[in-house]
This record gives sequence, C-alpha cells and structure tokens, in this order.
Amino acid sequence: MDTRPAEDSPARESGSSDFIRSIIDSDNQNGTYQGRVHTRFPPEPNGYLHIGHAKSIVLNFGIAEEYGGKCNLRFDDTNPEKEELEYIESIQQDVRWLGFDWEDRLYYASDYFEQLYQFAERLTAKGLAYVDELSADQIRETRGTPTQAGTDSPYRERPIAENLDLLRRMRDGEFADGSRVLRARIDMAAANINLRDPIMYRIRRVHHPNTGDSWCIYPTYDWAHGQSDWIEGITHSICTLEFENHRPLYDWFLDALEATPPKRPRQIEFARLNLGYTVMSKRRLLELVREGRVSGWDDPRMPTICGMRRRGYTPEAIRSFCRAVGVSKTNSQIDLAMLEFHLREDLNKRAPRVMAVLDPLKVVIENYPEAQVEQIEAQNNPEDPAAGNRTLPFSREIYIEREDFREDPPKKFFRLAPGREVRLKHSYYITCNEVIKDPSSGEVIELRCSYDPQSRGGSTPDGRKVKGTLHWVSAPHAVEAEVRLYDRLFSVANPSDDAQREGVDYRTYLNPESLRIMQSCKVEPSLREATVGTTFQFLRHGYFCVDLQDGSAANLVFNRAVSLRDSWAKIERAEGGQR
RNA sequence: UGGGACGUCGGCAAGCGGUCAAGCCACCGGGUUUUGAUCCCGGCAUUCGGAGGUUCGAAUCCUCCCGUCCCAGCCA
Repeated sequence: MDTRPAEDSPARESGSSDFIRSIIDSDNQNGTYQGRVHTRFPPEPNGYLHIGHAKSIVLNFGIAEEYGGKCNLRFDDTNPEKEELEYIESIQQDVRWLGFDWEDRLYYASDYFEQLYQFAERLTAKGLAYVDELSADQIRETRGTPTQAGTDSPYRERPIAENLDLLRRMRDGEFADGSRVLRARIDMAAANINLRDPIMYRIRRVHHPNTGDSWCIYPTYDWAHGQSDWIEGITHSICTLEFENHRPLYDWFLDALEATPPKRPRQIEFARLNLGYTVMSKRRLLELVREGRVSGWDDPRMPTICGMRRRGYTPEAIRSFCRAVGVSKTNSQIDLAMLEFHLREDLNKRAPRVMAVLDPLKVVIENYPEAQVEQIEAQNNPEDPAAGNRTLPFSREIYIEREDFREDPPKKFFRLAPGREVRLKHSYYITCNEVIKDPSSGEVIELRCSYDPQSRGGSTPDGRKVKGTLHWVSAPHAVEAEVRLYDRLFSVANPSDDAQREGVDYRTYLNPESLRIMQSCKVEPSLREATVGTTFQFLRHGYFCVDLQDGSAANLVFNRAVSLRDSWAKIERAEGGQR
C-alpha cells in the first residue's frame, strides 16, 4: 500500500489541493479503499453540457488522473421522459473535446435496471420498502412540511409477501401509470424530508432511449445513483451542493444493502460553478434554443461547451479556467474576466497574428507608385518564432481602421490625424496630408497620405520615433469577410435572480447588443485559406475563430472569441470624463 | 419559525492555535515593445460576518447573534 505522506501525493505535486483532495488523501492514508480512487462524471442526457459541467468533468477526470485512478462516464438515464439520443451523443463529443478519455468505461444507469430491481426486492423482503397506492397528490399532502412531520401511508404496514407480489406485478405491467410506487420505509417524521419514505420506483410507460420498452417502472435518482456508484466500484462520488440533503438517503440505501468499504462509495458535495451575465439552468438554455432567442445550443453566446467551442474557446483554456477557479463549498459567482483571461493566455501563445480591418477607411498613398505591389515579410506570432513568417501585399491604396483616425485627436491619442505620422505594421511610415469628406454628409471617406520610402520594415535611418502603429490591409488584395462581435447574453449579472425579485421574466434581461454583425470587413489575403474552427489574433482587435457553421471559402465568417485588453479604451473613458 | 450547509481583499481562494493572513483574476502605478497586446517590476485585507469568551497567543477552539444558499418532484 502507498504509505507516502500526503505532501508527496500526486495532487500535492501538481500544486492543486482542495477539501476533496484532502479527503482522498486521508482515505488513502487510512487505506479505506485500499488506495483505490475511482470517480465518475454522471450527466443526465437531457441537454447539452455547459461550462458548469466542465468544472465537474475537470474535477472528476482530473482527480482520477492525479491519483492514478479511473473516471467513468455514466449517463444518469433514469427518466426517459426528458432524455434523448441527441444529448447522449453531444455529451460524449464534448467530454472528448475537452480532452478526457473514459476508455472502455461508458456506462448507463439503465445498464443496472435489472440489478437495481433485484436490490429493490431485497429491501422489500427486509421490510425496508413497500408498495404505496396513494396518488401523487396524496403523497405530497401526507409528506408534511419542513416544520411539521408527515403522516404514514395506510399502505405502509402491508405484509412483506404482499409488497413483493405487488412489486413484481408493477414490473410486469399490471398497473396503470402513476397508480403505484415503491417507497423506502424510513421515517415519515424525519427532519430531512428526503428521508420521509422516498420513492424508489414509479410506473411510466415511456420508451427509453437505451432499454426501449422493456421496462415500465423506472428508478428515481435517489434509488439509482448511489447503487450505480456501488456497482461500478466508485470510491468518491462527487456531486453539487444541492445533493447534500440527499446524502443521508444515499447512505441509508447503502446501509440497507450492507455495502461496506473498501467497496462503498462516499458522496462529497462541492459548489457548482456560477458565471455572471448568463443563465446556466438546462431548462432556461433549452428555452432560449427552442424560442430562437439564440441560433442553437452552439450559438457562440451560449455558455454551452459547443457554443464556446464555436466561439473560439479552446479545451486548454477551459481546463485551466476550471482549475484556477478552485473547489469549495462556498456558493460563488466567478467573474467573466477570469474566463476571458484564461482564453487570452492560451491563445496569445498559439494564435497566428493576422491583419483585419473591421470598419474600413480608405487611404491613398499619393507618392507611392501607381502600379507597384510589394511583398512584405511579416511574423506570424511574436510569441512563437516557430510559427514562421508570411508575406503581405502592400500597395498604393490600403484600408485602415476608421477609429484609428481622428480629425481632431483628443489628448493621448497617438494614432493618425491630419499632419501626423504613424507606422503601418510591418511596412512604412505614413503621414496624413488631406482628409476627404462626403460633401453632403460630412463623413470622412478617404485619407490622402504620403509615405517615407526609407521607413520600409518599420524604422528609419534617422531613428525618429512614431507613437502609433496601425494595422492595415492592401485594398486591391483585401478579402471580404463578415465578422460577428459578441457581448454578454444578458445585460445583468443575475438574470434569474433579478427577474424573480422584480416579478418579470428573465428574458427581459436578454442583451439586445449581444451580437453585432460587421459586414464587408477587409482581411488580409492569407485568410482566404483559413480553415473552419481555426482561431487567429486579429492584430489590435482580439481573437477570432472561423465559424464552424456559416464559414466557407466563398463566405468567410469570423466569430470574436474575446477581445484584446484595451488600455486605450480605458484612457479614453477616463479622459472623456474631463473633456 | 424544522433540517442541512456556507460566510477570509471588488471576484475566486489558501489557511486546520504560534514570526509578516498564500496565490489567481480585476484594479492602480512604472519599465520594455513595429499589436495602446504580450512580457517585466511594484502596489493592493493591522484584518478574517458581528459580539462575547477560552488561551501567553485565535481567521483557526467555545457561546450567542446576523446574513446567504439548499430541501415539501412519482426531476436530476
């Protein structure tokens, strides 16, 4: 057995530690599970995975990895009314994409229906379960309230033989849906409502994605979950805080079945991940999809794994975010800035740099030869010399970003303005000589500039400094693209809470500016070859991903995953207040 | 008002009776820079929900109080 002190355990070596890993360390020291660590990720296939699930996935698979254990993927498919094949498939795809491997351990709670049923007969035979004929309403009424005890069902004292007979007939389909249930016989006066004779089986003639029509009774979560953990040899059954109240029941079933260590799972609860300016409940996410408030589960504004993937998030960024967030029992809400930080951190070292002008303003370089085109060498990624170089065409007419020019520049603005000189990234210094406006609207439509032929490459022999460096795209070579700029889906941090407090619907807080589409953007020609799903850094803008759905060579579409940090925006905001 | 849990910096989160209360994000400086990006350097809780108490010594132990979350699905 491993007798190394906790400080040497894999968890400690990797620097991460939390109360769950502490429990595992102490179990390992005590030999509770003979050093075994076996976790599971148990999604219900009734929706798509979101960033909250990612936290659980990273936790469960991560712990297994660190301790040299295993982690199963198990679909908690006990309620066929809401579960679908589509979800079973998408969940596997997302877990895999996140970088985790359940190897040959893909399980379904429904794999255990027969065994669960045998267990149920066992409890019934021990007088620990009974068949109740009260209606759903009657059961609710007799359950009592948090402050007052429930009352026993008139069927509670039925003889064991009769219960067994009735249970078998329930399984055989002799009774109508909802007419009977199997209940654990615990204590109708328990302070913990979950212990007031909880339901183990209900009759539902519903087609199950996995077991088809072979069952008409289905186990409830409480009855199925712990026993499934036990069957799989799970050691640490990690779930979220709302199941804390269920732990006594989880343990009660295991006790009733006489499960003992080293094969007896232990439930541990942690706080689920909450993010601001979005919703995370499957019900609400489903609503947004069904009502067309978003384009689908993979809309880049959604907190779903597939949405984030389409937006340009990487598995690495999501994983490091989940690790950075930590694990505790404190209900908390993580700052979106934290998520964005981890994406930028990852993409900064990997995304090729490229020039894209989102809101083009034409610049004519008057002293540049009419028909000349130069091929300029440009580094693909200053953070990664191995990324190599590419060439960019430069010509007399180029586009620059409209916001990089100000006719009347504010303080601290060091981009282009009349009479000012700036550097064009990788190429020449240009000076603005003339501003051409639309005579009717007064809008600036073109800039006439001159360049310094000595400044090729971005510096001059006289060593003079220019304060601004702009990105640009050669006009005749530019490729047109559509760029989608995303903002938070909701305009308030806690849409659901606010809605409840204000007595309105959470959809009221949907952010009308969560998607801004920029048409006719001008991007450098190398992007013509961009493949779907690739993420680039648009210099001075942010990270953009070629859209999975709508992008094609003929119709380039980019999604903004996240912007670059923008200290000029901060300065401008601060200065603006004083002007 | 029953039961279960949680309250440490703007947001997370270490800390488990003993010099100074980790770290990350955010924020605020300053430096480098052909991205106002990146990178680097520095700042950022005399105080741990509050009040008492135990102790030579408490965020850590005890008592009371306050606040927040979860539970009355034949959902998970």
